[in-house]
Amino acid sequence: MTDIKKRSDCPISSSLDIWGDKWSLLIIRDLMFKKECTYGDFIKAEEKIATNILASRLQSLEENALIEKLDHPDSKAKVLYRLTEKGIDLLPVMIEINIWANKYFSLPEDRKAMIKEVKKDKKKFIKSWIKELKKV
Amino acid sequence: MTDIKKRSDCPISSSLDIWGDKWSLLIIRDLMFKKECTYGDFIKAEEKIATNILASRLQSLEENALIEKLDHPDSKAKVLYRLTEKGIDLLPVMIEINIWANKYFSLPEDRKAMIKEVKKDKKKFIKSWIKELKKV
DNA sequence: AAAATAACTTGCAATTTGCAAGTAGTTTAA
DNA sequence: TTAAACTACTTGCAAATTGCAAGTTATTTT
Repeated sequence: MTDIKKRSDCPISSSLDIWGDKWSLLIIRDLMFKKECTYGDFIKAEEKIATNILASRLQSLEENALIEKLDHPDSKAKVLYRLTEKGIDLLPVMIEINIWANKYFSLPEDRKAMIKEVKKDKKKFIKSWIKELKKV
Repeated sequence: MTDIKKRSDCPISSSLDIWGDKWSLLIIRDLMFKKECTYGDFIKAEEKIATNILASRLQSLEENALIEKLDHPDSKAKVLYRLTEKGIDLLPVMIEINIWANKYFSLPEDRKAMIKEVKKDKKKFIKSWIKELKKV
């Protein structure tokens, strides 16, 4: 199902082999911003991922230990997805992409505001966000 | 030829729409490390990109102004590719990916050494590297 | 107990990737 | 000075991936 073909030992290449497809980083983004998502939450996202692609990406991200499944406290029919530490550690990457995009695209206001915050004290921002994501 | 379909206004999504495929970031990596590359240099890279894919990615990266073509000083048969400022600005993203990968993969020694350097003073490292890349 | 939700699966078409074999202009070696 | 080699591509086709629409199964709600 999922391919663990490493193209080389280069860290960029190895990383892309895991989350360098068209959708994985958007799934991770959702989890960074919302902390926990159900399958339906991902489906609702603006980019309109197809259900089969979502299922396959969730599986591969789980296999690669970037995300984990949790029982939903309210319902057996629902599943909660969450970032693992390995996934949370992608926050600095995510932030740098935001900063880059902020320079070359026009962003939604809430993101602009976030980047402004980041720029005040990047380390502090990351630290407190990670803390938030790790809260049970 | 190249698709400029923006899936949404999200900065992560917009960024991925430009360089979020399997190969673009590896091309950018080569240019970050070697400053200038010919078509043949890219072909020589460890990951073995197919010639047609390389041509199409180079074209789309150029269309999106991340890279530019230059005449080769020694030969009319050769072409030099180089990062634009927009491309160079991806250095922080590249570095954070390296740092992430350093935690979760085993890297080649030269990259490990680089990351060690980065960690001493990230801002300084980035600044001096950018300066190097911008040198004519 | 029937209808609606939630999380997927399945089948197939469209797009993208990958391979192998060109091609056209340029440079090198005999 | 000309043929072989090099450089940067292009082309054609097969294989893999993505995307769409329509299921399916297990809850949960009405």
